[in-house]
Amino acid sequence: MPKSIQPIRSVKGTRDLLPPETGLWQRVEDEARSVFAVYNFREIRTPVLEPTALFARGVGEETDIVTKEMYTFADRDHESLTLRPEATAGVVRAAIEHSLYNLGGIQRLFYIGPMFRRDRPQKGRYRQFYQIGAEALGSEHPLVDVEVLEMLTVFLSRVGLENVTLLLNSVGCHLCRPEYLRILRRALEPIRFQLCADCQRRADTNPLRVLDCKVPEDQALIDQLPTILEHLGPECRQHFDRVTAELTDRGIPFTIMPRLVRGLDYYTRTAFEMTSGSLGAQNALLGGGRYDGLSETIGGPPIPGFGFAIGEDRLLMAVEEAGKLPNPESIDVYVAWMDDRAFIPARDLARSLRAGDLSVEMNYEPAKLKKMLGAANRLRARFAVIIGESELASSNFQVKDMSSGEQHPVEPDRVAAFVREKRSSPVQS
RNA sequence: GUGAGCGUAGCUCAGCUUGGUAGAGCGCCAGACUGUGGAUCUGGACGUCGCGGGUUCGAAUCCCGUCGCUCACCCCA
Repeated sequence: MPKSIQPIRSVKGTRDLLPPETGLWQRVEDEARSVFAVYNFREIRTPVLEPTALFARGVGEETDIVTKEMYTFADRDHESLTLRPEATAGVVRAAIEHSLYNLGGIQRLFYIGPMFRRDRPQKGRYRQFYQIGAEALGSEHPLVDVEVLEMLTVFLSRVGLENVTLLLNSVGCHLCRPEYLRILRRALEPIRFQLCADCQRRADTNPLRVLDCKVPEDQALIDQLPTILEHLGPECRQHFDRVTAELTDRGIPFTIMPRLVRGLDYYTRTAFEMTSGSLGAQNALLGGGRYDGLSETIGGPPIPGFGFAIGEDRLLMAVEEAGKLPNPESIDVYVAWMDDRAFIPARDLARSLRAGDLSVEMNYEPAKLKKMLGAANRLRARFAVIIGESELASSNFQVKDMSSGEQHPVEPDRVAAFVREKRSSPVQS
């Protein structure tokens, strides 16, 4: 390779996911699909590219996501387009566009895919990152919230994560939140200059975020501030109480965090987050909540909704650390043939094993048995089929179990059945 | 957008303070073992020391610049 040309590299904040890691990603996604299916969530695939206005209006003009993190550009016809920074707005847009609200009942949708935000990359944060999310549209019933939270806990335990904390809050609705914001602003006025520089700024720009401050010196003062939970309207209060009561009944542990706020404007009532250690500073594994007014803000009819997004990149970090989910990187059979006369029987065997849904690799050139068994070992093949002179003479291939070392002569037509039978019996590793 | 740390073999890293022939472990290839892998031993391949400039007889090492990566702030998944 000529050194004078510098190799092209992946864009900052994006990365290649390679095997064997992709095997683990597939396992996690398979679990998500199977758990979501049981709760009758079906897949939706929306475009990565959306009109910029969708996010400006849906997510909120003043949010950090919209003001400084979006990949926005003018299309050739000058229409402003944006790479989606999150998927909920797009899902709701699609629900409106296809009149899903006319189908009746609750529309339960899930998605898996890449999102884009132009942050400075760091641990657990990338400019192209992946989210697994779900949205339940068409009901404001608190049991919807609980059912989705239950589904999340089932999913997380399926991928081997046990110690995840559910942090819960209610952020009120369009009726009670403005009133609370006035109260909060009034409470901040006398103490703001005793707070950290960031909080002084937040007091103006986004007072709710002051509640989220992590500076130790500020905590005592912040603890004195009124919480939104104390100022919920009667309907929001009732909704929240039903959610917490039902979670308790179902044995789903949670911690009420009166100071938990979300960064997207569309959230109403239930807001939640699940955090996990081992993720560094970005410890939010997933987040979500209710967004009963979102549809209207993007021009649709009232469609109440509840949903979440899991940071798949972060989820995988946690799953790898927990080490409970086996990574399935292995093949069933390595076909090892030794001289040219063995090639055709070997090739035919590989074809028929593959037709029978077994994963097979073979050598393309005659090679020493030792070398091929070494290859089989490296590929973590469960069996090696040896085809050499004596096997051709006896019309029986040697099938070697790579974990035990045992070896049996097997007729060519019976190899698949032999492998399948021994594979399904419990193996010691 | 701000700050700090780090760029040496495919991977993990030592060497840099005090300038003098580029190293280790793992992995890879081959052999010991001509049809039996994982262990052991022996040998081998692989580097413009991120890039550019400066100082110097001489730079991986010192200086300047630049690019990249990482972590943190901010924000969020």
